[in-house]
Amino acid sequence: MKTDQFLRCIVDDNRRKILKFLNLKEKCVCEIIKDLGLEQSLISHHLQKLKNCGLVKCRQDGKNIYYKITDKKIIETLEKIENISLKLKDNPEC
Amino acid sequence: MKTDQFLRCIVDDNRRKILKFLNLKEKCVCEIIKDLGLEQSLISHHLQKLKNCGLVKCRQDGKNIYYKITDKKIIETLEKIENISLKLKDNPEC
DNA sequence: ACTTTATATGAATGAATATTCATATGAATT
DNA sequence: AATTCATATGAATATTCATTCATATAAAGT
Repeated sequence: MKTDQFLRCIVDDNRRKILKFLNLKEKCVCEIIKDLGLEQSLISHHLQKLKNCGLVKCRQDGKNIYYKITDKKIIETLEKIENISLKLKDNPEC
Repeated sequence: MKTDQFLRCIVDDNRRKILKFLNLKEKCVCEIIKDLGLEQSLISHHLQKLKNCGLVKCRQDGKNIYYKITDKKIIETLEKIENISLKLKDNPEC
């Protein structure tokens, strides 16, 4: 269940980009929007999803809302996933 | 790209169950069907996807076809994902 | 109070994906 | 050679999910 939720969260490329951009430093939403170059509402939806799954947390400061990754192991896990992914080769025949 | 393909492959719960059942030992399709208790054609579709992504390979022996995980790091990665998933807690408020 | 800025929300649309169903293939058995 | 057993394939359907669009909220600045 939890695994399912986590994977569904990181399977999306834009959400992974957000996580990588955050990379342990907190960033406000407008910075994320600039970095990814995507529509505001799309970023917002993705942030809500990341938050609901517990991958990021946020903090308000005036008009701005700052997001941050909850656990650095999230980044480590993403890196592990990338490493192994690179080694796999498409396997056509039986 | 590769990461994307890998994640799309393991995001499916049934495919993860297959990988866990295989767990480094090769198994024939009928064993997998018995273990998961799902329709034959569904298992077959999932196996094709796992194969195309390079997560499993197969070998024919008479009528039977045996599937095997291509790299034990796949299992390790799944375990890492499960570990971190368990630690995350749903994060309701800002 | 009005406007602007930063962000969130919800409904509508569209694309990707899992599942089912019917059928095909091909090896082994009779 | 006909039947059975093990597996694959393709089309049809169903479901999940990302994206867009329009709108809401709420803080800050004028």
